Amino acid sequence: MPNSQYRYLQRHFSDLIRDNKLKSGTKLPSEREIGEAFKVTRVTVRQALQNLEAEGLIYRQNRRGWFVTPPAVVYDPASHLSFNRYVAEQGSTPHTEKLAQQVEPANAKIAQLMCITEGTPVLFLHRRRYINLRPILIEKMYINLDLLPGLENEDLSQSLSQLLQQKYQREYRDMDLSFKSTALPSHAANDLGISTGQAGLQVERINYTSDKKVLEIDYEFWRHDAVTINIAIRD
Amino acid sequence: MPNSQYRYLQRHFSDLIRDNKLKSGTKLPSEREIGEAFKVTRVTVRQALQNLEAEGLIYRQNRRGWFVTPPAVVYDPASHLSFNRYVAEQGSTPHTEKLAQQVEPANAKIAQLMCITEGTPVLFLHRRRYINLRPILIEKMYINLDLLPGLENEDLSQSLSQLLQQKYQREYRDMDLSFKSTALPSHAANDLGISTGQAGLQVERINYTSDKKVLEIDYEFWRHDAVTINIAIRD
DNA sequence: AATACAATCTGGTATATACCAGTTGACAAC
DNA sequence: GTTGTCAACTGGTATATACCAGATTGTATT
Repeated sequence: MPNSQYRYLQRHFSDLIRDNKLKSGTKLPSEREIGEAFKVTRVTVRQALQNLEAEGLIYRQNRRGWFVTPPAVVYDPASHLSFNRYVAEQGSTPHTEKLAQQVEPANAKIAQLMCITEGTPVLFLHRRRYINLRPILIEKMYINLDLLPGLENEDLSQSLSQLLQQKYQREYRDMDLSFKSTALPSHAANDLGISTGQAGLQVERINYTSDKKVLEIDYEFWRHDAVTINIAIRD
Repeated sequence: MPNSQYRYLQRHFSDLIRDNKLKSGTKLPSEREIGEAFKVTRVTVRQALQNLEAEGLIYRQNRRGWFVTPPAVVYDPASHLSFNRYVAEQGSTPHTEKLAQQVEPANAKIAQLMCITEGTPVLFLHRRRYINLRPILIEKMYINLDLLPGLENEDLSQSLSQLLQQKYQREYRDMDLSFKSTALPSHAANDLGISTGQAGLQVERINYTSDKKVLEIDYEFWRHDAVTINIAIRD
């Protein structure tokens, strides 16, 4: 039933990519060139490309072009491995960039979740994480300084889990996770260099210590095409 | 920085919906009417509507119009509650429709996962699930008949978990979960009555019995705007 | 060799228009 | 009343065109 020119184009590139004739990271021809080659207008080309983007096969860089998406990383929040570790184990190169850091009074929501009084200083940390130089994840974290005094003076572009283990003898254990597949909010889209309205995966995570205190609250914004989440539930 | 007519439109409807001036389920004016009212072309209107769709605020029904999205259901795969139970507990009405059912020989992949020999009969079950009469989830399940003999003769549009418990004294316990945020494959999009290329959430689930045998393998395809997933990880 | 700048290439946004294909509702025929 | 038909309306697909703004590149200048 669904026969149209943009679907033909979509199928064409989809096949090329799946057969590995267009390799990971390759730049596609420009929208105008594709249109000329297939004798369709740019509007039609863009519809095909946007669908391929939704499928996660290609992605765009603003006014630079369209590129073939590299394989997604598999992320197991329960594995207690750091981002750096699991990315490296899958044969890619992780990189973390600190965008902002600030000790600030806890707002009502954070205070309630952390069971502390509103206004208590917490550490806000804003980071961008890369795989093979491609930005794929924005983190905004609120960290309980009562449990981790002096953390604000450490190098916070390093692995946090490693830092917690070595300096504080703390580790991530229990956590509450929430996932939502939706367009990224504009602040996250901007930080990732993608246009507002693009699909993404939002994760909220509350990390607990072994004695059930809230260590940290994370808001994560992932490119939808960059991650698959695996979790084992064991009673 | 991002100032354009379609963003203005997007913001306009986004505000109306968030302020509850356009209520859940309401039909928007037609694309042509919106275009006339705001003095923009239909192409621009559609760009705004498509972004609102990506944000999960509105959804479309083919050639019927655009509607305001109802609230998402919260799904906790580890809660051991059935779909019917958790939907009902959140004040909505669940409904299940069996689309297909068939005893078939296990293919290589299913056989390997179930630790059975290829060709052993398994029960394939294909269902569509609704919330308040809106189709939001397609399930394709492969069920281990060695562990559940005769299941194919039961009414399979009912709650499976209830059936397993009552007739077989079995229940869902351990499971492996995999989530991926991506455009739904065309078969799932068709079953949900949405156009190919729309965003969705794909879930793969392997259910184990208490003695570590594979009871069932599920492939779930959710509307992205219909669900939020919550999981508690406890060591 | 390093720098500055302009031409060119890219995707981003927008107009105007046309025809197609399901859905709906009104009305006529039974 | 029920059924059938048809016109009007909806979103779906597509053409042709235009201009904007950021990114890239080649060239002239220093």
